[in-house]
Amino acid sequence: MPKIVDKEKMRAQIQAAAQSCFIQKGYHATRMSDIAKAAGLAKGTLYLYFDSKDELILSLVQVFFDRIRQDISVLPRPQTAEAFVEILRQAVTMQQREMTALIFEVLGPGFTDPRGSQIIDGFFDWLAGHWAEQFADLARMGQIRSGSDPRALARAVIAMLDGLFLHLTLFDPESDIATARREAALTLIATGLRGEEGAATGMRAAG
Amino acid sequence: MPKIVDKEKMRAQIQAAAQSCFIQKGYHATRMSDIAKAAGLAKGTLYLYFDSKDELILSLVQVFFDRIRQDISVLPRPQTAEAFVEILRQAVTMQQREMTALIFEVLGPGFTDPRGSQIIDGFFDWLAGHWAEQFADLARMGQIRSGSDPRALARAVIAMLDGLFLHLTLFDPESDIATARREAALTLIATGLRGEEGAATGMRAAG
DNA sequence: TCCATTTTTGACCAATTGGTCAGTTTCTGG
DNA sequence: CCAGAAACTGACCAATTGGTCAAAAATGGA
Repeated sequence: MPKIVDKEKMRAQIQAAAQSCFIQKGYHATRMSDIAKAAGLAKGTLYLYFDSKDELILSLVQVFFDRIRQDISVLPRPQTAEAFVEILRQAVTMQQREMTALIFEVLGPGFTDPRGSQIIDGFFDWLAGHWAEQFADLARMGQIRSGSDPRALARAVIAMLDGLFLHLTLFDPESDIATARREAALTLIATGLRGEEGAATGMRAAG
Repeated sequence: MPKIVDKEKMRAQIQAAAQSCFIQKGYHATRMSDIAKAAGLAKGTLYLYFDSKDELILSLVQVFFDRIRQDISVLPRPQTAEAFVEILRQAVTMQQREMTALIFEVLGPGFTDPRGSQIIDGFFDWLAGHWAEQFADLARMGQIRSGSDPRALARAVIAMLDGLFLHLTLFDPESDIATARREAALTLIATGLRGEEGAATGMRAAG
């Protein structure tokens, strides 16, 4: 007898509206009324689907990382160094760039809910493990040098890639400069992965 | 006859208090009254030295990047690839880590004052030029490969280093893991810089 | 000591906003 | 077509906060 709505669909609809607003104006500058208007709902309705503004952004962050994880995990296991670099290229070219800046805005020192950092930590932990395995495989196959601990190497590559992604996001996203930078970075990483061991750092002069 | 105060000194004092508050609680969560209390002043007094909260944070961002620029520009010109990597190590180990997250929080989509991005763009432009020169020199001296455009290479290294810095900042700042990651990344970069040309990307297989 | 001038103060204000809830609308099944 | 339950609404509220300004305090010189 009662009215029935698809709760999940409504949540998704609100999330879409919220994401659009947040990306456009930033988290703090976005008002719940903005989101309501964008979603074609009254403000009160939002609270039937999300307990608070924090819950809303948190759910967006979750969805964001879940999707990236999904995208990455379906890629085929690389059998060569080149194939892995191609994965890196895809990762850094991935869509949803606008979310990145937003996430930084939200999860700064002012955001006290620990679930925020949990999501991010969890994602990077997973990715480090995922790629560490692949590094180990590639090293075993002689595709890359095998000097470093795969996990440390994975974390290093992730961090650098994240920076690359960030800079591509924040500065001139689609320009030639961006492309040149991206390829220069990938070349650097690829060469570094393949290069002979112990080649770097002050160690070399010492040893 | 009148009372006289050292305006610059007061500004610096307020900036110090503000920075401490912002770092601790985040920009948005910090109240002007918090800053006043931390500085040992009344709220109204703050407005005698800074026009607004935005001006205050903006001045902090400016000081932050000015200082980094200063720190980097006084380093001696590297004559070897190893020396350059050592510079990178210093750059990424630099203090004031806490400011980084703050800057991301502040200069997100919600911050409309263009001076914010100007400061950052300006800094990275300067750094790219600075290092591009050094790359060109090192390439001329045969210390690093000379295939890439020095400026693109510089921007790539900067982006990757920024990511590294960021990850070191946000996750386990002082742990062994962080050290391992940092050294893995530096080794990778060093090897990549020195490595033979055209070694990477799908090109290799094709060429 | 006293004045002129600068500096400081903090109560106050206007504007804002996340969140609530009593009342209204919409839908379903009979 | 109706009743009842679910869903929706938006005026309202309590709390907050950046910023102001008239009054008070502090200072240095005469």
